[in-house]
Order: sequence, then structure tokens, then C-alpha cells
Amino acid sequence: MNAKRQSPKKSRDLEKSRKEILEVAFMEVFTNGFQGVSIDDIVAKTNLTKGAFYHQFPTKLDMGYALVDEVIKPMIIKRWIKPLESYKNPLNGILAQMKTLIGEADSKHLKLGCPLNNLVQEMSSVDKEFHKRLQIALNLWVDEMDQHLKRAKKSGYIKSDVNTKQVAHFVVMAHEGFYGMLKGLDDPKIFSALYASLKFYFKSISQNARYV
Amino acid sequence: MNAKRQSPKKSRDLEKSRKEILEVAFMEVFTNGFQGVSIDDIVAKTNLTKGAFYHQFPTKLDMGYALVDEVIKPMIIKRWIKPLESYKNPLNGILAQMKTLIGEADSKHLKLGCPLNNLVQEMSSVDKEFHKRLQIALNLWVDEMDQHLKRAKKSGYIKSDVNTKQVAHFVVMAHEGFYGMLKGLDDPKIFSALYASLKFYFKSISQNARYV
DNA sequence: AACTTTACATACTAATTGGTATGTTGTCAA
DNA sequence: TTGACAACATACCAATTAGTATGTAAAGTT
Repeated sequence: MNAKRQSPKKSRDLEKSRKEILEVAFMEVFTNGFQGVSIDDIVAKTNLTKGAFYHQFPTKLDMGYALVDEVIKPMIIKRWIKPLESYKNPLNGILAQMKTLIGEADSKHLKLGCPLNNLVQEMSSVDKEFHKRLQIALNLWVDEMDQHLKRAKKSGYIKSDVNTKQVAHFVVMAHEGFYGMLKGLDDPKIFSALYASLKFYFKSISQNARYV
Repeated sequence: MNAKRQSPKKSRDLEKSRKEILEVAFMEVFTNGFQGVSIDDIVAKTNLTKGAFYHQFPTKLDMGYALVDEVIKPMIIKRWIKPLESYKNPLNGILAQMKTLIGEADSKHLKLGCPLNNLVQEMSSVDKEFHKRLQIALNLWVDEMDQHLKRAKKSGYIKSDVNTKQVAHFVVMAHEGFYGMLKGLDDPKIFSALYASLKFYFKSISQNARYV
């Protein structure tokens, strides 16, 4: 029934190799920055070689673009958007996700920051195409966030005169800002402070709502 | 009367050369990232050579540390802290400065982001000493901001039950977040949206105050 | 089964890198 | 005036870099 996995023992699989490279590249770029990582570094942590790498990606930059499109974008949706669906009040969902994914993350992981934000700050002004891809990823995040905020507005959780798109921008900004501050300050207590302030903001746009 | 400038025509001046190198390095790192800049790049845009560079800095990383300590830290104080002194209500000062330095900045400059934030995201997890210096710079910003917020509280502009240090963290986070979003999205309208949301937040911690 | 093509592996290169070794000359104290 | 040292300049190097050229075997095609 499953169209995939035609042969269970295939020593050569283009898609699988691509995923392997991107997975390793993601972690390497995440920890060392895009410009701080070499292709030799990446392939060394893989079961493949440089030949496989350049069979997949024409240049190092193209690999970076693929990282944004094929790894980071889906990760945003999975971690920050999808979970909101199960909340009646999306504002509560946003706070809950931030607490789970940032507040309860171990410090070792937090020190690495946000994969998207890292790339934005490092590469947006360096390479035009990189900027474009990152821009699309950010807008995706904002737009999907806006959908949930519109829902919150319809349900009466957000004041009727509030511009949800405006809020969406601020919320995504806060996500990246949270990660950035925590990466820079490296103090777990900071999260509570930022979190508390974000609740203040949410309260100011909310209608008769309480946040626990 | 001026103790400096002992000889008006001095072809060799350690301090002056250091400033020249750091000034060029700042712009190069600002536009290309720390790891994206070579020492040859820097000295080429200078009237000096590699010999002068390594006479000032033992390694490239040490130059980066000097950038944080001698260029970025003073810049934070000058641009974001000092101007607040002339405002009776510091909250208004913060908003005014953001409007001036971010909202009215030309897009070419905005695309480069925030020098401090760029370095935090790129270098914090790469080099321990870099992280330490950046952490000190961030904490300086937060602490100085907190001083002004305490003043605002005393003057009755901020509710008495508000934790000013907490607000300071959020405000600095917002500065970096603003820069980050604008760098990534490259749309001048975004600033207005973020700015409006920050005003909402300020209103939520304020006491009978209006923001224009 | 034979042929073609795809998915790699291996070996190499030219350029760039951070850093060093070694000069050279301006500056200043005595 | 002169020596000494500080503030550079110049030439060099080993390592790393992104990218290429070429070979090879697995997998699909006929």
C-alpha cells in the first residue's frame, strides 16, 4: 500500500542521503554558524563523501537555502504553529508553547539560540538569496500566527479593535527576541521575566481573559 | 591646555591606529559577520598593514573582543541610554529613541541589523570569551535601562507593583527583536506594527500616562 | 543480459585563511 | 646626538577552504 520504500535494502537513495546531509548540516550550522562550517566538516559527520554533497547541492549556499526550506520551515510549523490548533484560546497556546519549548529547554540547547534567528542575523545581509528564503520563512510564521490570532479574535479572546497581523509580528518578534536574549545572557531566570512581560502585553490586547 | 595631540604631525600613533582598525573592522563585521571577514579584508581598507593589526591584537578573536568592549558598548550607551536622561518619562524616551534610530533609519542601514545582536547570534555559541563579553554588554544595557525605569517608577509613570528589571529585560529584548525582524523582513511598515504593540505593552505597565 | 544513467567515492587544485618571522623606521629619553 | 624601543611594513607559510575532475558501481531500462 505504501508507495515509498520500494526496495528495503537500497544502498543508494538520493532522498535519504539528502536528509542525512541536511540533518548533520543543520546541527553544524546551528552550533557554528553558516560561515563557520565547512563542507568537509559536514561530510565527515556523515556516512557520505564530498561527491554525494555536490551531487545534491551545487554550492554551499544552495545547501543553506535547502536548510531553510526543507528543515527550518517545517520545524517552525511543527513546533510553533500546529500545537496552537488544540487551544481554544490561541494566546494561551502561544504562552504554553513558549514555556515548553523555551522555558523548559535545557541550557545547553538554549545557548544555541533559534536556528532561524541565527541565520537571519548572520546571513540576511551577506547573501541576497539567503535573505529571500529567510524572509519567506519569517512571513510564513507571521501569517500562520495571524490565522490563529484571527480565530482568537472571532472567539472573543482578543479585543475587536486589535490588528491581529500587528500582534502576529510582535509575537514572532518576541519569539526571536526571547531566544536571542537567552542565548546572550545565558540565565534561565530571564525567561520568567520575559514571559511575565509578554503576559502583560497579551492582557492589554485581551478581552476579559485570564492567563495561568 | 589639551593633554592629547602632543605632536600634530605624528606618523605613528598606537591609539589612532587602533581606532582606525576597529572602525573599519566594525563596518566589515557589521556587514559580513565576524566569521565572514578576513584580516586581509580589514587591513586592505585601512592605511595600515597586517603588521599593525597584529601589533594591536594577538588574534582575530581578540580584535572581536575589542570590538565589543571599545566600539559596541560605548555605542549602546550613547545611542540608547544617554538620550533617555532628557526625558521626564523614560518610557516616552525609549519610544522616541526607537522611532528615531530604527523607525527613521534608512533601509540600507536597517538591513544590517543591530551590531550587538548580530554578534550575539553568530558568536555566542562559537566562542566562550566572545559570549562573556557580549553578555557583559547586554547586561550593561539592561542595567542602565533599569536605572531609568526605576526613575520612571519613582516619578509615578510606572505602576508601583511592576518589576522594573523585568521590564528592562523585555525592553532590551524588544530592541534586539525589532532589529532582527526588520533585518529579516525588510519592510519599513513592520516597524510601525512593532512600535504600536510596544506601546500597548507600555500602557499596560503605566500609570495614567499617554503616549504620543 | 546488456546498456545507460544515477548516485555516489576519490583525488586533486587554486585561492584564501589566520598567523609568523623578520625587517625597517619614526619617536623619544638621556 | 644617539641609542633603544615602539610602531609599524613586508614577505612568507602551513592549513583550510569551496569547488572540480574523474572514476566506479549500483540501480533502473530495454
